[in-house]
Amino acid sequence: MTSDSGKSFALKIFNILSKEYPNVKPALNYKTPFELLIATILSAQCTDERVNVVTEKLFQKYKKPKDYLKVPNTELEKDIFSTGFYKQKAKSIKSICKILVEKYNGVVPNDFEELVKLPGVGRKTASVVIGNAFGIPAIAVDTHVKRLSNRLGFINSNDTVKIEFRLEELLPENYWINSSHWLAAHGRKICFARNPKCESCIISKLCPSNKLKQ
DNA sequence: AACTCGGGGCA
DNA sequence: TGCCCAGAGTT
Repeated sequence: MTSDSGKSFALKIFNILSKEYPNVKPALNYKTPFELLIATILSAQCTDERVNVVTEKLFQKYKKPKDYLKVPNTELEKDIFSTGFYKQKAKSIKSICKILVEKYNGVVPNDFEELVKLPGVGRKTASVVIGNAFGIPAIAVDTHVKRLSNRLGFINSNDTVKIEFRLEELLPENYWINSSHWLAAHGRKICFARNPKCESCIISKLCPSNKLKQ
């Protein structure tokens, strides 16, 4: 496949998905970059719905980074308990808030390289914050994006950075963060890891991995 | 590359 | 009661 045909194929796919999933707002509720950072950390291995239940109270109690530093870890662990992995997440959040206060004047930096340096913040979380809270083009690679990128033939690799680069190569910048939303939304609804619903899939005719063709 | 950390949802 | 979900850090 030439580079150009790869790009037109990708555009075709994402234009269809954009109509299927027109709401590209993150399913996480947040009002500030800081809230999105916390919510995204909590969303790891947890549903967005559950995170929203937890953050509704959490964000009333903790407004700024320094507020998280006022309570013992056990209290924060209790406040985020049902998001799973709560001990590590609480530890990460406390460490992050300390760094934000001491190094960044209490403000979340609008820079990918600075964000990924924070403890508990990987490339996916950093990209979500950069892309959604700051409007800077970024590809957020989660397991849905990995799986669908491979099934759709964009790449044959599970390496996060390679997938980021490939999608950046295939798509214009204004598609970047939304493409992550669309793939993740489609992955959750239709293109399951096991037993994907190809019979209900709006892009099955274009998909090289369509099980109905095989 | 494999392992660990943990809940909730669902049949 | 057991399977499924799916990010970051460590070794």
